Amino acid sequence: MSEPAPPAEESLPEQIANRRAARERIAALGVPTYPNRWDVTHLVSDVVARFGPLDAQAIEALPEAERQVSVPGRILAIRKMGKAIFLDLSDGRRRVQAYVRRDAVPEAAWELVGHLDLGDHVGVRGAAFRTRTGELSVKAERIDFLAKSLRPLPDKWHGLTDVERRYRQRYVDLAVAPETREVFELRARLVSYIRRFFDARGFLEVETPMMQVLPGGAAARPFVTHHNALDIDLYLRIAPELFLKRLVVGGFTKVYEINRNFRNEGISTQHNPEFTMLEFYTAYADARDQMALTEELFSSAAIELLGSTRLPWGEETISLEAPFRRLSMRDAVVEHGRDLPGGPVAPGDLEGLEALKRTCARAGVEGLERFGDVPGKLLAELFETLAEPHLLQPTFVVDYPAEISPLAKAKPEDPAIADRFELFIGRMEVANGFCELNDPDEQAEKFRAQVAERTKGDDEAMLFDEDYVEALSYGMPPTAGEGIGIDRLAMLFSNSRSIRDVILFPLMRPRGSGR
RNA sequence: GGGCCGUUAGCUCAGCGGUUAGAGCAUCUGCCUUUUAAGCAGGGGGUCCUGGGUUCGAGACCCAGACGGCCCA
Repeated sequence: MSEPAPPAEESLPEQIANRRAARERIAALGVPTYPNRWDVTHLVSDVVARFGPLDAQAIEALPEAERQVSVPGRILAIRKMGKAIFLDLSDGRRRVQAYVRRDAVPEAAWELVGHLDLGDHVGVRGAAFRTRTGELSVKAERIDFLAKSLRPLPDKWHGLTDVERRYRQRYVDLAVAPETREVFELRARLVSYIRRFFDARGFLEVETPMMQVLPGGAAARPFVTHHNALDIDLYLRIAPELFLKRLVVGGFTKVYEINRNFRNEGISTQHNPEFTMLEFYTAYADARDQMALTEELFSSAAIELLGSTRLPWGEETISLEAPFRRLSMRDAVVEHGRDLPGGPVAPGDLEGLEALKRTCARAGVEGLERFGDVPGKLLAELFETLAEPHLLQPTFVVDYPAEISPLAKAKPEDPAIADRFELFIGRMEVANGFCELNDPDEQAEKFRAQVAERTKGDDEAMLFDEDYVEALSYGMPPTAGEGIGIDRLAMLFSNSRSIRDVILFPLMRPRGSGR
């Protein structure tokens, strides 16, 4: 354990001491410094929405009662003009100005205003009007103190540019940066839309275990925890897949779950150890049906949330207009393997173990031994190296090797090819879906092959889940399933280049000592 | 795990081996009744990320470490 952090306030005694003293002076006025409640008629955004469209005369023409507002907010700017003070109030989205005249408020309120600091919460009661410069304002008749900020906020002009602090102290970021709030409001609307989309199509939202005795449903390392009463280790789930399919066995023919997955792996601009996954399962459907549903979901969500299927993505634009391109994994490698040393990749260069190894070497793939002479893994690696970095526009990559798809059913015409796809947008993997393997004997065989891979050193290979095979043995109808990474989808919709910009509190290494 | 970059006042940032480390905002004092990055005058505020080293002298150079960012694995 690290040493307990010293009181961080020692590092900024002057500003904190000033603010504590100001709080004492406010208390001396006889007003509560942390009142329990305050009667709100309008938030700042409401004031802006109500009066923003009106010019000065239009506002003044309103009956007095309609101009009256009781609006709370955090003070983000103070301009003292002698016997008048302007306060910028923020609700995190918008700002409105309060105009406090010495001769228009009670004596105690005027004294209070003199003791306010940037970051304090106050409530202002008064009439909306426009100043002679046209600024929408509230002419204070009363002003109530709601809470003190004992620490200074970031620079009022530059805001919080230190990305580390933005992630570690998201509340500070949110307090001063409306554009940060907008990202998370957009994310919330996206998730809400997804629920409406699936609910409207007869899907049932369910919740399956986050703590699992056997982590399954994906190729990833799990987090381990321990249940004391049962004295067993449990794993935070890496995917809900195997439980959702048990529900399909039970007769829920359309189910979905939106919840957290946990993978004990690296952190990057596209990876957070806990991330949010949508998984949905449709009985009687195959991969083609899921792809069509996905196109409909993405393009309708874009229209609903952004008003367009065209998404700005840095300097580029992504079109979510359906249909999305379909491209086989092999064709993707050929298409994007034209400039390899030794000439472009030919289809024959992807046939057979030795040819694949030679092609990998030409593509600069190192450490071939980690693929354990599995041709499908080599092909997938070539795809990731050569093709994935180019898949800006939505592309369903299809025809995955069956041997790297142990939970998927093969295509009827080719047992070596899984009826599976992954969707790439913005050079990121956004979705992974397939027709679910529902033959319990074949599933058992695939699990055995996975266990063999694991003993050969692949610690991401799956474990044998006997209970799941037993569930399948009761009979699962033909079913297609899919997982969609909500965080990455939120990145696309908000034009965010880092997953940490769409996760409120991304995982950070703990600070060694007090800041 | 590797490479590159960053860490200086509360915030945003300057700082070329050489006085007592600076600016803007914030803060404090004073003035100012429609201002708005308000303005004017004056003041205070520093573990230059940490620990070693080189040097007469280190915020700067060297080594190690911490934390973060980007890229790669």
